[in-house]
Amino acid sequence: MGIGNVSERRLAQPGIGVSVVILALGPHGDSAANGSSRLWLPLVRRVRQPFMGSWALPGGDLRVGHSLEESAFKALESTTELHPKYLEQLYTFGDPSRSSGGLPMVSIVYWALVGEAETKDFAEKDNVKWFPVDDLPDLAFDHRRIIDYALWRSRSKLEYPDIATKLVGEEFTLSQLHDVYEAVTGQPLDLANFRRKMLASGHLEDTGRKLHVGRSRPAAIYRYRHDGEPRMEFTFPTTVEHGKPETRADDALSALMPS
Amino acid sequence: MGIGNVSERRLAQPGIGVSVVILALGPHGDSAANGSSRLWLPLVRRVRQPFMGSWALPGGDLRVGHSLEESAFKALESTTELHPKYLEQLYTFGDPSRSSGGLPMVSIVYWALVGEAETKDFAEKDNVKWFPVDDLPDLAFDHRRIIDYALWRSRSKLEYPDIATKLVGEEFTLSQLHDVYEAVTGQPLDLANFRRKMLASGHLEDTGRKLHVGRSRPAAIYRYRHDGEPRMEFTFPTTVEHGKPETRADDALSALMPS
DNA sequence: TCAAAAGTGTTCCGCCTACACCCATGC
DNA sequence: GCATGGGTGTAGGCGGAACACTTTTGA
Repeated sequence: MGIGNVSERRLAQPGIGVSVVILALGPHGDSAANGSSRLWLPLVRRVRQPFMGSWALPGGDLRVGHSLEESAFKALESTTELHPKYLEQLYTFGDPSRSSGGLPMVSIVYWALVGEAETKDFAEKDNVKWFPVDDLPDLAFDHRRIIDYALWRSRSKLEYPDIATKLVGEEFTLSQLHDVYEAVTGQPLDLANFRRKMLASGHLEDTGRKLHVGRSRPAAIYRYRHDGEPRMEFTFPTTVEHGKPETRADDALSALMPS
Repeated sequence: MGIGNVSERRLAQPGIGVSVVILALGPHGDSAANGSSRLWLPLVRRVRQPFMGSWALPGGDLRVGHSLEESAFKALESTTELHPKYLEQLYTFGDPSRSSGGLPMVSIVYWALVGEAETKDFAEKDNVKWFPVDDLPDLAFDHRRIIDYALWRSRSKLEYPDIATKLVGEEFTLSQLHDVYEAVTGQPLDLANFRRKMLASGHLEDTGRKLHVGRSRPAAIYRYRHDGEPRMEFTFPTTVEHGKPETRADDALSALMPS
């Protein structure tokens, strides 16, 4: 009662790990068939069975004494050397069929965003390689399905403009921000209306500086306003401070809790 | 590489369990201060340390060879004898501070809905008791926070009308459905506009029968249309068939995947 | 015939969409 | 000047919010 029927219980302690789907805007010049930018993500090559040699999501073990989020952050760091600007829990997978005959495995999956600055080169390096999301290789385990889910989730999250700024960088023109939206949704988006909507949100701040590109009119450079109340969203996201992965999930939680 | 730095890794295998926040419409006659219906949820009294004697969410261990969802379903069944009509993963909690000095614990939390038929009596029975969500007792661990998150999530999920029908039953009048919406959101909602919106959605089907209550005009009885494509939502929900908890999470997944 | 709840009509307003149109700049 | 992207104006439409109104029933 209250603890369950003892005779039915078994000591079921499958392995637990964290994995991360991490997204970035593609390199300069990259574009999808329709001309808009694309999202890319890094994968790591497996060096042991099962699926040795296949590409897989970066991941690792839980760290003792650390939050799940910290474990995800460190797993990402140790496999890809990336430091995400945004990190949020996605879903926990634990279906017995997913390990394809191996040991039962529970994976707590996070999704993350990095800015362009982190993606110095998209070339293969050791066992890490970036791929455009619409042209992925065969993946180990059920990682393809996990990525599809993460992409869907990122589209529905994009309505919060600060998420988009995580991909584009601290300062940006409205055209650049517009590119991010098109890259994530895959849909063309009227630039004129996009401008108005963004400016009307009150979250953008004009830096006063201009970006000159080619022979056309220079564009105003904006910055995301981080002032005001924290996002009252109940989704446990965290903006990870570069070099400060000590951010406790607990802190993120309490800052986001209502009342 | 790809697996992490071996010297940094430790065998970190904290306990894993599932917990369930399960919601139902309050008993007849129950209403909040503003007169609309309220949501209630069942809690179980802990019979061991820590927090012995405190109220806590129903939960249990993972079952070997079963999906996470099945484990949640069975944990709920064995502790409360309830069979939810809707079950969806909520969040995974694993912060080291949450066990208050006990062993590290990862909890995969589900949220669920039951219809009124299951809530035969809201009275205390053994170590299970129902509480209105706006008047909860002190809870064990971080369960209060988990419940707050589940309530927030249920509000944002309510826009899918089939979720609401899980609370009200197979057949219902528009007034009853309206009550559910008010109970979940806690906000008054214009009944006239609500009617139109629901009917315009095309998801409701008139059974042709009427419900006579008191001396007023009888109300048309509707049913939710389950025909057409499955919800193309990427949220891994499952409608659990009563007596058929064998529904594989995998099935739910593939049915909901696009393309 | 009256109270109570079901159900309908109508107006107003804000937001989104589409698309036409000016503006600033480098070549 | 003129091509190129930056930036603004504006008309139409859809949908939600508010609320007055009619209908059907039992007492």
